[in-house]
This record gives sequence, structure tokens and C-alpha cells, in this order.
Amino acid sequence: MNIGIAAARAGLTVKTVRYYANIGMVVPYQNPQTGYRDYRPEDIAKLQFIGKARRFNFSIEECRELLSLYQDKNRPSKEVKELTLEKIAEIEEKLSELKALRDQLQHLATHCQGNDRPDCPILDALSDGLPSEK
Amino acid sequence: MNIGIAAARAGLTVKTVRYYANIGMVVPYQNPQTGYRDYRPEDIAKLQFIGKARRFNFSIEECRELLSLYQDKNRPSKEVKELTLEKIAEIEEKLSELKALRDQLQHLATHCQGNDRPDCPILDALSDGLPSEK
DNA sequence: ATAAACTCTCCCCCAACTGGAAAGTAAAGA
DNA sequence: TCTTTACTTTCCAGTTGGGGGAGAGTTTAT
Repeated sequence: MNIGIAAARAGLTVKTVRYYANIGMVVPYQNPQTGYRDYRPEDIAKLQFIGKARRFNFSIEECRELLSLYQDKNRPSKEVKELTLEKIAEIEEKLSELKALRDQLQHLATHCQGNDRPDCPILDALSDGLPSEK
Repeated sequence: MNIGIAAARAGLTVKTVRYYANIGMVVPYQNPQTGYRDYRPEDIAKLQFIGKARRFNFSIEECRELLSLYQDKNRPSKEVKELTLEKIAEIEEKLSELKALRDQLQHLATHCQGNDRPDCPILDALSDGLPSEK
């Protein structure tokens, strides 16, 4: 299967699939005459796997780890679960950061008239510690 | 004030402050003899302003916009409020994406034994559409 | 036979910096 | 005054995860 078809099957772009080949993540057979890559069904499966893992916010390196676990038929599920729990914790962390951010911005926005006058508590908050101080 | 002091006052790294000078965001006077940058109090204020806005997840370009609004004494607060509300909406979007992600991962993790055996519903989920299909 | 569609490599681009090398400048100590 | 140390400069490369496009080769359709 040519790269275009492979990419379509995996729901990725050709550029992305070629990138994955370059970084050694999914390296298909490459015809030495034409240079064309030939993706076999198991390559497609790997690409799909990676696509999903990426959508789950796993980094490329984490995908590599998951992929090798996936290919190891004797792997202990413990490792996979640990990786997943770490990722959940990471996401939780990001969530609370973003919530705090939203609340602060919301607070500022509700106190801003949003009219044609120059008074703006948002800018006041951002500039607290302003040029008037020596 | 030299760049080191300026960076410390603004809570930024020297590298970052130099970067802001390079992209034309905060361009201090630069001694033509020595090449040393000289930061005046209003430059520091701008750096602090940008630092805070960045911590509020505003992009560099948005910071540039906010900064010019901040420096325009006749600006209408409407524009600032609009920018802020957009940023809040963006954050909300990101929040719900992350929540969905977390819930899906959580679901997978709770169904995974996490023991020494190879069965792993997480990998099963990731690889659904596997090499066995032709 | 020729045109369209596909693929290849190569290089630069994005954000927002960070790190390091090599060289110049300033300040402090002996 | 000399030297060491600390600071600063520019420039170049790398980070993450690819995207855009050039120029050349290949395959398929007409």
C-alpha cells in the first residue's frame, strides 16, 4: 500500500506518516528502485494505534513506549496502566491550572465595563507595578 | 539597568528578555559602543506586563495587542474585554477537551488489572483495528 | 503519448523560547 | 595595574510535531 492510502486508513496526513518513518516509529519496506514506501496491514495498525494514542495526549516518546509494550506479547499490563495513570495525573494538573486561569480572567472580565471609555481593570491588573514606580 | 537586573525585576530570564527585544516587543536603548542594552523603568513595567499576560495564556501576538492598548491612553476598554472573553472561551474549549480525555483514560485505567499478566484493555482499545484484519 | 496524480528528498517555517560557543565589557580583588 | 570573575553581546542549533512547497521521479488514466 502506498503512503497516501496508508495515511488515509490511519486518519493521518501523508506528511505525518512520512515523519513517523523518519523518526523510526513506523518504518515500512521501501522499494530500493523507486524509493516508494510500502505499508503492510500491520504498519497501518501501528499508525492507527499511534494516531489514537496521540489523540489521548501521549507524546511521541510515550507512543513509542506504548507501541513497544503493545508489540511485546508478554508485557505486564502494569506498565501500561502506570503510564496511563501518569498521563491522567498530568491532565489533572493541566486542568486545575486552566481552571484557575479561567477564573481569574473571568473575574477581571466581569469587572470591566467593556465600553468606549479607557478605564480597564484588566489592563490595571496586568500593569500593576507600573512605570510610575521608581 | 542592565539586562540581568531587568530580567530579575520582571521575573523573566535574560534569554527571554533578549528574545523580546529581538522580536520588537520591548526594545530598550542599546549603547552603540558596547552593545549593552539599557532598560529603563518603563521597559521593566512592559516586561512585567507581558510576563503576567503570558502567564494568563495570552500568546505573544496577543500580548503585543494588549500592550498597545495599554499604552493607548484613549483606548476603549471594550477591545480589551473582547480579547479577554475570547481567551476565556479558548480556555473553556481546552478544558472540555481535556476533561473528555481524562474520563476516557480513567475509564480504560479502571478496567486494567495492572498486574504482571499481558492482558491490557488499554492497549486493546488503542489497537482496536488490529493487524489481524486484512 | 501525454497529462494528471502520486511519491520522493530536501529545506525552510511555526511558537516561544533554551542552550551553548566565542568574544567583548565591567567590576572587584590582590 | 593586573587579573580574575561576572556579565553581556551575537550567532547558531535544538526543542515538539509536524506543515508548505520546490523540483524531480513514478505510476496511472486517458
